[in-house]
Amino acid sequence: MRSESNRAPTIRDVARVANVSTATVSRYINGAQKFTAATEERLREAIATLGYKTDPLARSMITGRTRTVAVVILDIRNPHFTGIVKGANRKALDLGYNLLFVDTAERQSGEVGMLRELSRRVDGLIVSSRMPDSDLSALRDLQKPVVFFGRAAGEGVHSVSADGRSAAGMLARHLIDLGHRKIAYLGYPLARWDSERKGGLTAALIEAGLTPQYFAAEAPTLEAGEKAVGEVLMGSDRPDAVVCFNDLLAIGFMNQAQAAGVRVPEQVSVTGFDDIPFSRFTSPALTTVDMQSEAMGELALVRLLELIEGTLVASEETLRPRLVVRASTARKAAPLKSDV
Amino acid sequence: MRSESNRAPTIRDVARVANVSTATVSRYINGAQKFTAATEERLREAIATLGYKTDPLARSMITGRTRTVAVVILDIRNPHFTGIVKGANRKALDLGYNLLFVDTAERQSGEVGMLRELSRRVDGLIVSSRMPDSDLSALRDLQKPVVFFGRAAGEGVHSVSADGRSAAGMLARHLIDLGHRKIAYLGYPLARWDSERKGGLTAALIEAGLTPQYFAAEAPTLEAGEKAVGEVLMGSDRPDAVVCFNDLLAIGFMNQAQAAGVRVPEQVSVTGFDDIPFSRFTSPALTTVDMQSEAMGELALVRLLELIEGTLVASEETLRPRLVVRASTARKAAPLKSDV
DNA sequence: TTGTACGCGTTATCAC
DNA sequence: GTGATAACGCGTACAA
Repeated sequence: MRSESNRAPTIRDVARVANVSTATVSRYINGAQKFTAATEERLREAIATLGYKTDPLARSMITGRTRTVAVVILDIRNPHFTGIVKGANRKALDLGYNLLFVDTAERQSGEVGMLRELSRRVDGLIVSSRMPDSDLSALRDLQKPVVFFGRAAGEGVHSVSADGRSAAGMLARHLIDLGHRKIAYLGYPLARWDSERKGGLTAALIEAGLTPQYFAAEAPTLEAGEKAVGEVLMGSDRPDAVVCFNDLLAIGFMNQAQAAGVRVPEQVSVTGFDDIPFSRFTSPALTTVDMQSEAMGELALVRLLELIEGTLVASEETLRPRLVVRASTARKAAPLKSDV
Repeated sequence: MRSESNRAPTIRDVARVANVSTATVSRYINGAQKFTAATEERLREAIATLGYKTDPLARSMITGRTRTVAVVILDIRNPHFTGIVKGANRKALDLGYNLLFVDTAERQSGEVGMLRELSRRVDGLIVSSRMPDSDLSALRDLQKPVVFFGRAAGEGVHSVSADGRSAAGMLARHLIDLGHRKIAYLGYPLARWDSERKGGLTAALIEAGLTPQYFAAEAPTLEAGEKAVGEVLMGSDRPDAVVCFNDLLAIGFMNQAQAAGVRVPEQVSVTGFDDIPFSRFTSPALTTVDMQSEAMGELALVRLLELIEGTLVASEETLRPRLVVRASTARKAAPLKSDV
C-alpha cells in the first residue's frame, strides 16, 4: 500500500497520478471547494494509493501556523502543575493541537531567552513563571499570544487564576470557627500566588481581631515542609493552626510535626492549598482548598486558542476555589498550658 | 534594536546589509567555515542590528530535522510517568531538544494514528503504551526512531526498563525474611510491567516453597487501591502481606485497610513499586522498590538521540531497582487465629 | 573564501 | 472548477 521509494509522497506526486495540478490537490485536501465528480474520484484514489499525508512543516511554513502551543511550567512533580498540564493536554487533544512541554525547574536563568526560542516554534504560550515583572514585559515583544497563570501582567496579556484571596479567607474562617486564635501562615514568598494567599488570610484574621504569625519555607515541597516544623512549632508561642502555602508543604509539615510528637489536629490544625490527589490519603487527611488546577489548564488552553484565532481580547479570568474540609483541622481543645 | 517592519528579518536581509550572499550568511550561522576578518565583522554586525534569528521551521524543512522529540505517556498524574517526563525534560534541555508531550489517558483508541501524526513533526518518539503487539509493529513503519518503555518490541526497537523481575524478587525475599508466608499480589494486568513483577514474585515465593494469591485491580490508581481492600483482605484466607503493582495502589490500599480496621503493618504488610515521592509521607511510610523513573526518562531521551544520530543500534537496556524498606512492612506477629 | 541557483512541500494569487 | 506559478526561509551543490 506504500510507495517503493523511501521519500514520502508529496502533493506533486498526487497531482501527477491524479492528472491535476498541485493547486487542485491542495484545495481538495483542505476541503476548500467543490469538484467535478470525476476529479474528486481521481484525487481520492491517488491519495489512497500513494498513502499521501500532508507535511505539517511545509504547511506551517506558508500559513505561519504550527498548530502547536508551548506549556511552560515550574516543576511537573508538583501536582498542581501536573493538573494544569493534564487539563491543557486534554483540551489540546480535543482541538487538534500539539503541546510543547518545558519544565523550567533546573533552568532558572535565561528563561526569557528560552521563551523567545520557543515562541518561534509555536502559535502561542501558556506560562507559569517566577520571573520578575521587568522580564514579563519582554514577553510582549514575542508577537505571540501568551496566557499567564496567577497574575495579570497588564496590557494585552491574558491571565487565568483561582482566587487565592478568597480561598485563604475560607480557610481562615474555617479555622476561626473551630476556635483557633493563634494562626500561622507558612508561605513560600517566591511563588506568584503567595502574597495573594497571605493577604487573604491576613485580612480575614484581622477582621476577626486576630493577628497571624508569618513563616517562610525554602521551597514549595514536601521536604521544605518537614524542615519548617522546627521554626514554626518549637518556638515559645506555638500556633494552634498552620496554613501552608500548598499541600506539599502541608503534608511534609504534618508528617514531621507528628514525628516530633505534636499531635495533628489535636495540638495543631494544618491546612494547605490545591487539593492534590494525595491530600485525601495522608494521616490525618488534609483540609485544603481546591484551586482547580485542571480547570485552569483547560481554560488556559481554550483562551490561548481564542487569542490565536483573534476571537478574544486579553483579560483576566479567575476560578472559584472550593473549601475541602478533612481531618487535619479540628476544634481547638482546652489549652494545655497558658502562654506568656 | 529591532527592525521597523513586523516581518522577522530573514537570511536575505542579513545578506543585503552585510553585502554578502545568502549562502555566506548561512555558512556563518552554522559555523561551517572560516571567513576573512572583514566579512565576519560585517556579518556579526548585520545580524546584531537586524536582530536576526534563524527560522527553525525553514531549517527543518531542508534538513529534515526538527530537534523535537515526542514523549507519549499514559497518565501524567501517575508519579512514575511524572518522573519519566522530568528526566526526559532535563536531558532535552541539556541537549537543545524540544519535547512534544502527549498524555493518552483519555484517548485509548486511535493511538497508532495519533503516533503516526506525531511522527511527522518530530525526529523520534519515546513511548509508553498499553497497545497490543500487533499495533507495535505498525510503529516500525513510521520510519522514525522509537524508544519504548518496559519491553523489547523486537527488531530495530530500543527499549528502556527497570528490572521488574528482580525488583519483585527483592520484595518477596524481604517479606519472607520478615516471616510472612501468605503473600498476595495485587496486580494491574493491563500494564506492560505487570507480568514481569508478578512472575518475579511468583518465582521467588515458589523457591521458598510458598504460593502467592493473585488479585487484580481495576486501574493503577489510589482509588482502585481502596476498592481492592474488600476482595483482598475480607476473604476467609487473609494474606499477611500484600505486594501491590505500584505505590499508588499500595497507598490507596493501605489507607482503606486501616479505615476498615486492619492494622498495617501489624496485621498485614503492604508494599508497592516505584518509590514515588509521597511514599515516604504515608502512615506508615511505604516499603517499596525504586524503579528509577527519572533515570529511565533520562536514559530514554539520550538513547533516542543516539538512535537519531545513527550512533546506536537498537537494543534493550535495563536499570537496576533498589529496595526501599520503610514502616509498612514488619515482622509477622504471632498468629491471632489459625486458618483452616 | 565567496556567489549563483535550485530545491524542500505547501498554500495563495491570479488567470482561464 | 482548474491550472500555472510565485512565494515561505533556509541549506547546499557547484562554479568561480
